[in-house]
Parts: sequence; C-alpha cells; structure tokens
Amino acid sequence: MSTPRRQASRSRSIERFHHLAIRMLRGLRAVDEAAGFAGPRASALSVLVFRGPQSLGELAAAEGVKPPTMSRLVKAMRDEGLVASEAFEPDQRQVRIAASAKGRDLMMKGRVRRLAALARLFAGATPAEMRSLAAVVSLLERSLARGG
Amino acid sequence: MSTPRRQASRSRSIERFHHLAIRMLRGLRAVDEAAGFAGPRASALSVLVFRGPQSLGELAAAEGVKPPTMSRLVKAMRDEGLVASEAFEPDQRQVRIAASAKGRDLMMKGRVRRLAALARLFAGATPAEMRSLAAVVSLLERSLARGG
DNA sequence: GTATTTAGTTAGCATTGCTAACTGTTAGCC
DNA sequence: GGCTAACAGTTAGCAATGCTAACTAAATAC
Repeated sequence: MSTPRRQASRSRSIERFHHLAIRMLRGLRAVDEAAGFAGPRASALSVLVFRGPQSLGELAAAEGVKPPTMSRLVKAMRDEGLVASEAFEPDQRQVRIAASAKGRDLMMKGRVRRLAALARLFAGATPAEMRSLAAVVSLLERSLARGG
Repeated sequence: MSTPRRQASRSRSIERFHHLAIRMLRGLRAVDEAAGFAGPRASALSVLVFRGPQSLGELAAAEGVKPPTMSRLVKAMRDEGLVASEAFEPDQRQVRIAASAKGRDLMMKGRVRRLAALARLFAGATPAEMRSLAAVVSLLERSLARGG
C-alpha cells in the first residue's frame, strides 16, 4: 500500500511545498514592508480587529510573545494612535486593548494589499488547480487543528 | 466562464491557504527554536550548504539583507565555528564564506527535524490529497517563478 | 486581615535590521 | 605609471523586537 517510491514522492512534494510556502510569505512580507506596515504591529492589530478587544495577556498569547514584549508593542501602537487601552472594570489589574478606527483602517488596507498580491499570484490557476488548492486547504486545516 | 460565485470561492480558498501557510511555518519555526537553531543563522547556513561557498555580498543578496547585516551575522557564525571565511584570491576585496563541518552538521540536523515535523503534519493525507498537493506545488512553482 | 497569586510594567540585555561613514582593492583613463 | 572612480566589506550608531528578572498593584485564599 505504501511503497518506497510513493514515500519518496510524498517527501519531495512536501519539501517542495515547504520551500514554496516560505517564498510566498517572504514575497508578501515584502509587499507589507513596501507599504510601511509589517511585522508584529500588523500581526497584533489584525488579532485585535478580528478577535475584538483583548487583555494584554491574551494578546501576548495569541501572538506567541511574552507579556513584556506585548506591553512595549502596545505602548508603541498607542503612541501611533493605532490602539486604545483602558483598565478593565471587573478586574483592575487587566488592561483592555482595542484597535482604533485608524488602526482598523490601516489593517484593512494592508489586508487588501496582501490579498491583491495573493490574487495576482494565483491568477493563472486553472479550475482544476483551484480544486486542488481547496483540497490542500482542507488537508492543512485538519492537520493543523490536530497538531497545533 | 468566470462567475461571481467562482471568484468568491477562489478568494476564500486563497485566503484560507494564506492563513494556513502562516500557521504551518510558525509551527516549524517553533520546532527550530526549541532546538536552539532558528532564524537568520539557520537560513544563511542553509544557503551556504546548498549553494556552496559565497561572497559576503552574494550571501547578503540571497538572504535579502544589506551587507553590514550579513557582515555581522557571518562574524557571529565564525565565532561559533559554523562558517569559515577567507580572502578571495582573484579579488582581494571579496571574502569567501563557506560552511564548516560543524555548520553543515547543525544545518542538516535542523533540516531533518523540520522535515520530520512536516512529515507528521502530512501523515494523514490520502493519496488523492497528495496528488492535490503536487498540483498546488507545480502551480506555485509556476507562479512564483513568474512574479518573484 | 495578612499572605499568595495574578496582570502588567520597567529595566536591562541580545539579536537583527538599517544608514552613514570609513578602509582597502580593483578598474578606468589619460 | 599614476590619478580617479567604482566596488566590497567593515565599523559605528540607531531602531525594533525578543527575552528574563525584578517590581507594583490588584484580586483571591485562608
């Protein structure tokens, strides 16, 4: 059922896919950087817009950084008017962080830019290739949900 | 030929794919970091191993950083015994940088770890899904070759 | 009502990116 | 040959982002 030849073919595809995913995301980061809105700021802001207001700890966990790192990042974003933060009433220790209108706007524009770049990338895909893409998406969704 | 419904479906798949690619690579980076070998060092070393010895400028260009950044990175890697560098005979201005045995070894081990993590991720893929993956790989290869 | 735990901040360090300014080498041009 | 321009790297200094350790203030436990 699972011949050596088939295994080797799997490895090649996976390895190639790995490499291409890196290149694709690198290209997208370049798009972000050209527009001057990349990195941790863009990422944190998109969490705030899509998941709604969060405590600092939640935001840090969502972004995979430690609280001090997020604390400084939030301070910088507040100074730039991208987010607002206020004490959380029920628990005065917590800080509630929310994207501002300016932050939301910036984030949405960045998102549009990124998606446009992606659409250009996939512009030449045939219908069959799009079906393959959908199959890979559901495979990855299943796998990543399992493993993290 | 290209109905609004089909367009919307394309966008959804692409967007979902984008998100999943980010998550996949984030997970892989976590694997690297757990092993204490991640980031620019790992990346530069893999260029040196796979493309062979390079000048500092070539390496900087391959990694998409400016020469001063690569200069410092090479110095750090040399201090750790991961690379060796020597003047390039035909042009004394250039520095020839090569991975050391230790560097190659470290890189190969990291690569094995990453590929093992990827193999686990794709372990549950059906043969049909693997065919879809291969189709997506060739699509991406075509697209990225075109656009960068 | 004190002690512990929890949430966030501050301080200080390492890494990685940059630009500007410098050194040394090669190439171009009379 | 010798001056000049271009090129390859390095050094210095700044900004952003990651960390740990140590602190403050609030909530909870007992």
